[in-house]
This record gives sequence, structure tokens and C-alpha cells, in this order.
Amino acid sequence: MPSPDLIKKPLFTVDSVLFTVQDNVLKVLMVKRAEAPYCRAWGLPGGFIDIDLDQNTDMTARRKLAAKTGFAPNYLAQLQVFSGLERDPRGFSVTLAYYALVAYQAVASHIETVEMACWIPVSELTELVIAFDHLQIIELARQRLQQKTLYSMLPVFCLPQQFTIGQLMAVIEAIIEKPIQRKSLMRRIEASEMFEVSNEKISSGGRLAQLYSLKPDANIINFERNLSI
Amino acid sequence: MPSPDLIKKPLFTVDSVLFTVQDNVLKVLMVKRAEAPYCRAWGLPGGFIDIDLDQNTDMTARRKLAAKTGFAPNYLAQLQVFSGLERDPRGFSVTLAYYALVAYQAVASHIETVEMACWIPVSELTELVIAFDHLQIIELARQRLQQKTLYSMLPVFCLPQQFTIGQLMAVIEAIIEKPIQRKSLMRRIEASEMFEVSNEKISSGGRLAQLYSLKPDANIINFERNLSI
DNA sequence: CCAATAGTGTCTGTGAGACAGTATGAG
DNA sequence: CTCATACTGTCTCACAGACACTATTGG
Repeated sequence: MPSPDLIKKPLFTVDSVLFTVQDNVLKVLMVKRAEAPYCRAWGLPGGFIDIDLDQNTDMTARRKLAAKTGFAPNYLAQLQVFSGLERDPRGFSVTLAYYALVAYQAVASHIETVEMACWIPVSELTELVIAFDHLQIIELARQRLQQKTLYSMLPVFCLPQQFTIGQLMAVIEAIIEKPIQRKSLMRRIEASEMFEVSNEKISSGGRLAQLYSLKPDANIINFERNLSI
Repeated sequence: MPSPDLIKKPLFTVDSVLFTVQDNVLKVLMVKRAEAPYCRAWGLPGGFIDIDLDQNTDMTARRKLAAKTGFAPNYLAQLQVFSGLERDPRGFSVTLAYYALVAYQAVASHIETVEMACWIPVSELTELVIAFDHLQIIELARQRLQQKTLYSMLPVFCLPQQFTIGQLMAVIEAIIEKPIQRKSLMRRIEASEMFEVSNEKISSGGRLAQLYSLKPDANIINFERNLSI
């Protein structure tokens, strides 16, 4: 076997699909590329590992996201590696894609001040010029997020620290694009034991709504049944 | 942003956790390393991408597995990327781990002739010296396989093309380490519409058993409920 | 015949879907 | 008061678990 130094190394990058839900619409953070290839097209936030700054690829993803949003996402997980000769005109490339969730409120103020970063509704992506195979990456990330939404409470990471059932329900419905039963959601909140009821309630146009928050030490549990599609 | 050529590139490798079930025991293919680091320790089959041979990382995994087993696995999917400064004494490294399934019968004859490749029961791995963080990778792969076994028919890929319910049941029980109800399995086989009944039956010590096979165009569907843990 | 494995019938349990009904806020 | 939103009670339905029962082979 040849020494690793003699082997042509492919380009390796880390990109992230950062989701949020604003006004009942699922949106993705896109940045306008300033360089070739795909200069001036929209792409996912990401870049190369910096071995001196990053302990691992998770840190690369976080660092690149922080550069665009000023905040760490509430949730970050690996999606998949995409690789091949065709996906980048510069040659064989390997991209590790992450997907991440953040509360819109947490980044809203900061993102206005950052040039060329923008929340795009996932349904409007096809109207734009998207760099590389990033459209395909986003589509896979969306499918993964939808699947996980059916059997976990992942969407809480699109909400501020305190939230109501109604808000959670709206976020879930924005992700899976189907209405769900409030009752089913409440059963899951109860059964999961992941949340605590706050002693505050907030107004929302009718009866005051109970505020919930994730317990500090809570694990994200998976339910044994999916919500129905 | 600096040109990619100026950035220190980490070592990038592709490793695979190839599972099979033999004699009701879940086993992993391990190879004895012939070089430093971890010379003479057991490690996962894998290696570097060869840009001239591999269209993408899936091909790298397949190529490396074929070199050890002589066969393509029945199923191959990405597990996760592992990265960091500590996991390889040579420096910062990035490994894309795959997990794969194969029928023991398919590779049994070939594997004897390949030096230093060996099926190790997952329960006995702790007794061996395992290279890098490969033990941790195998453990994560096993968890993923267990999870998928609860909501899909993935274990059929540990069986020959034609198989009986009893064989499938045995493989599932070896993977999840719990008994399951034959009735539940039959309901799933029926509901999935993924299989066809053969017109043969085979003897297994009692009443003849119906042979099934995956339909040629079958998609692996996911059930909406898990088997109980 | 018996032992062994394959396969069925059917009851229970759990949790999601549906939806009517009640509770409580703002105006 | 009315309207809007929050929450509850409760029925149905789908499907997994349990397990007794029948079926079919070899010896």
C-alpha cells in the first residue's frame, strides 16, 4: 500500500443546512457565494476544516455557522457525505453535510447585519441558482428532518427556550406540511418526560397558553410509533 | 479565503463495518493490520479513496470490501464521519464509516482464502486489541443496525436470496438480542409487499418451510411502528 | 405413534386519529 | 356577551404481543 502522502487527496469540505421556521414556513440559511466556482450563486454555509481551530468536523460546522449567524445552532447532526468527480468543477470533492436547527428569534437580529446571508423558504429554492449539488443536499436534509419529526421532538430546537404547545404544533406542521392533532402532541409531551411546565403562561389571542421548556438534562427520546403521514 | 491548495488537508479514509449472522451470532469482518500504526491489531476493512478508481466514496467502500471478501455486500449505507486529532497518531484524521450486510454463505468460501480477514462475534471484540476508535465505530454501527431492524426488513440482507421466515426470525433475534413473535414478522412480510413466495419449500426438521425472496424491484420500506425492545 | 418446526386464530394492550365538549383569556 | 385559542374526554382504529391451536414433515 502506498504511503498516504503519495495519494491524491480530494477536496474535503463541511457544509450545513441550517433550518428554521418563521411565520409557519420552513426556511434554510443560504449565503451568496463571492468566489468561483458558482460565483454569485446561492450556496450552503460551510468551508474547509481548519486543523488548528477545529477539534473535529462538528466544530468546523459550528464555526462556519457562527460566522454567518453569530450563534450556535440548538441542534446539529451529520446528514451524509456527498462525493464524486462531477459535483465540483475543480475536481473530485468530498463534502460532509450537516443539518441544524435554530430558533428564528435567536438569529433574526444578527443575520440582518451579515451580508449575503438570507433565510430562503425551502419551497422557493427552485427559483434560485443554487451552487453545486446543494439543492439535492437540502432536499435530503428536509426529508431527514421530516422523518425525525414523526418520531421525536426535534422541532423544539426551532423554538425559543420557552414555548407553547401551539407554537410547537405550528412548527411541526410547517416541517411535515400536514396538520397534526394537538391531542397527540400533548400525549407525547407528557409521555416523553422531556419537558417541564413553566409557572408562566402567555397570551395568544384566547385562553392563556402554558409555557414549556426542555428539562436541562433531557435526552431527545424517540417514540416507537410515527405520527401518521 | 485562502486557496484550497494552501490548506493543510487531513487524512481521509473510508472504513466499513461489514456484518453477517452465522449460527445465530452477529459477527463483524475484521482484518489484521500489517502496518503501523496499530500494526498487528485488528481493524476495520478500509483505506484511502483512489480518485482514479472510485467514482465516489461508496465505490471506495465496495472496492475495499471486495478486496477482503471477493463479494459486494447486499446492503451498504453510510454510518457517520469520525474525525479529530486524537484518533490517529499520525495527526488529524477524518474517516467516513459505512455499515454493510452480507449473507454468510456468500462469502464463507472466499474468506478462508484471504489472509488475515476474520469474522469476529461482536460480543468478543472487547477481548481483542482493536485499532484506532474502530471499537466505537462498530458499537455505533451495531446500534444503528438494531434500530433499523426494529422498523424495517434490513436483516434480509444477511440471508441468501431465498430464505424462510424461521431464518429471518433467527437473524433478527441475533441482531436485537431479544426474541420476537413469529406472527408479528409474518404480518410485516405480508404488509410490506416486498417479498414473493417461492414455489419451493425446504425441510428444516419439521413441517416444510415456505421460501421467500425479495421482489426484484422492491424498495426497503419503513414501518410506522417499532418492534418492542 | 412422537418430536419438531411451520403457520393460524384470536384476544389484549397501546398509542395515534378524530372530534365534540369545556375552560379561560381579550374585546 | 362573543370570539378565539387552549385544553380534556372519550371513542375508534391499526398493529404489536401473547399464546393456544392446527398443519405437516421425518423418524
